[in-house]
Amino acid sequence: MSRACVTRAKLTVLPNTMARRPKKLRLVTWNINSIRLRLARLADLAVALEPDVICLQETKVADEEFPLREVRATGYRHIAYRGEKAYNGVAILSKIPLAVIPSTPDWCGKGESRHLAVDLDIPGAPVRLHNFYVPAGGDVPDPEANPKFRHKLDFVAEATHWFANGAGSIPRQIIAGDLNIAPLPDDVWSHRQLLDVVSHTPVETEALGRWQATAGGWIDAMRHFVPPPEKLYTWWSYRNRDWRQSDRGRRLDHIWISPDMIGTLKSGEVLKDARDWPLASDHVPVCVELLV
DNA sequence: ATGGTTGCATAGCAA
Repeated sequence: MSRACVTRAKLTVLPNTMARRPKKLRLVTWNINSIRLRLARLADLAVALEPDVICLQETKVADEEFPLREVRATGYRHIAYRGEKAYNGVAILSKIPLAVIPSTPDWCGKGESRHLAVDLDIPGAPVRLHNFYVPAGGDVPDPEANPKFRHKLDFVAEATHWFANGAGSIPRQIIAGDLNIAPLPDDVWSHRQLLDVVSHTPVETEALGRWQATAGGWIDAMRHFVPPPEKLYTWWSYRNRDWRQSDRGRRLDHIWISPDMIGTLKSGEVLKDARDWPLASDHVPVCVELLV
């Protein structure tokens, strides 16, 4: 009887008074550019970085065709995906149990698969993870002449309003994905030459800055570890004979954490070597480790 | 200025 009482007392007191040992969360975002074509590269990524959670963009597969069995075989039991035939598509692969957030916006009313949000089941309190694939925006940086650029600006503006008006008030959140904007001068191989190139125009970088300023100011996790003026890229075009020699890269893929998580940042890495993998994606994985 | 490469609706798009 007395023993049971002691046990009960411990159980009620422990969570409130003693520090919980933080859980390691190694998170990767990667534009895989067709998950079915690159299933073997996904296995390479699992071995190279041993992520706990992987956010994928451009899976390019309808949900009925999603290679669930093959992805499970890479070691990820908890899988959420939202796709469409041939274009777009996002997925979250996790070793940590997750719950999909069912009611996310239909961005720009287009019914596209560009956002997936989940709550990761972390002891203490959940971590809400958003996986985004922002529209690339086409070639002409003029919203009047190019509807794809208009769509990109509208998408970023909608996301800004969503996080500014409620969604940003939730604690312990992460935004990861291919945001298709290189915000800083040192996020591109030539700031001057890319000022009128879609992905680095002032209208885009300023819009991204307004998004990043929501929720009290999202922290750019990779730039926490690799601050400017060091160059940092996550994408190199296929249209170069030798991507490493020309090195005309851009940092399009990002991991942001809500400001309450600043103390969780442990390390960050861009897996540049993945650009040399056989049948490589034009994007490489970005990895951040947090202690949550 | 143009073209360069890749993936999928395998034919033009989108990136």
